[in-house]
Amino acid sequence: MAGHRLDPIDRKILAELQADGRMTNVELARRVGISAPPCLRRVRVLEEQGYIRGYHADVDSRSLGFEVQVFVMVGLQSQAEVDLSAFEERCRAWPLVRECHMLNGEVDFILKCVAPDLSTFQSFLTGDLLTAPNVASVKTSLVIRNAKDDPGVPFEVLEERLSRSA
Amino acid sequence: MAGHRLDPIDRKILAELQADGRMTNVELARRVGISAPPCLRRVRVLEEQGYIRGYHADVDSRSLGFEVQVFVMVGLQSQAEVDLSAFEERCRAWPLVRECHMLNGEVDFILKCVAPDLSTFQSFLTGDLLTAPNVASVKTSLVIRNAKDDPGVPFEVLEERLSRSA
DNA sequence: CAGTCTTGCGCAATAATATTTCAACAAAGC
DNA sequence: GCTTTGTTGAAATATTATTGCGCAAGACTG
Repeated sequence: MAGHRLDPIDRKILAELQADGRMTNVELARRVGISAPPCLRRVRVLEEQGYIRGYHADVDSRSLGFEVQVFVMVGLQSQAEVDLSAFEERCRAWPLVRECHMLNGEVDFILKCVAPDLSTFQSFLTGDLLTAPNVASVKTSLVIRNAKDDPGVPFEVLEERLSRSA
Repeated sequence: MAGHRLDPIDRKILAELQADGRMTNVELARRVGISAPPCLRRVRVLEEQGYIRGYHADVDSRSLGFEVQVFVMVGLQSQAEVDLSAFEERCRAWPLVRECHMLNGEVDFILKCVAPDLSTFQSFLTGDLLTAPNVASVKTSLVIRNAKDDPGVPFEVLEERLSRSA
């Protein structure tokens, strides 16, 4: 596996699949300028080496009845690694919590949550999150609207950066 | 178009494609228990009606050299709609900003940003964000690690809720 | 500098999948 | 009871995915 440095074709493949993950391999090959078989081989390698973690349909949460989206800032009492991990494990088990990121600074974690309505979120908040062990402070912010929600990384920035260092 | 209420098969399709957006239609049909043609038709309808916004490869940002992930809390001086929109438009133009959500409470916006390294982010912060018009306060939080990063919505919650209301 | 060795390409062939067509069927309304 | 409406699945066809293989370009060796 020579796959430790991506060439421009690999990066183009990643950019295209990030933009449209269901593109056929034939179309992808056409766009990146090689024939289908080597294109598919490259995709497989990118998947195996972890550049591509998976593929997901981007479902519209509001259409599905998830009207509420909330960011939650959580502070813990103990920041010992065991306690941090315990809290993370708890977050993984809560389906309403979609993302959980550990932060620097005064707040220990930020969670992105979804819920069908406010009362569902409230009962999660008071029944699960606030009563979880080691939770010291919780501050919630309702999302009013989403101005931007782009997936992944900006390949434009990557290309620009590479062309400067070349 | 009867497509204003999803039946259990539609929901299963959405759940499966959220989990694996590149699944073949044959496999998808097998999993949801119908044959391929009606399955494909349902997927097309779900796409046209906006239940499925698109498909994206989940690329590993760290492998691609984006080492830094930051949440940024932004407060504006004026919350007039024109000024809110102007700020949102600015965010859409910044490639390092991947998400921009308007919040209730004291903070007006939360941004999720990525960057190749800290200095790139710093120069975006001081050169673009802090100097943008109408920006009153900015607070940044570096992401130490990601404990959970699930896409979309928890279909388990949806199904549970529907079975209760049935 | 030949001679390999490696790496990756693309053509061609085959397997699998997507997509269209169409006839049959079930539920809702008159 | 009989259209109407909507959806299904089998069959046929068009596309696509995948494999196998020969070939060419650059890199390492003797």
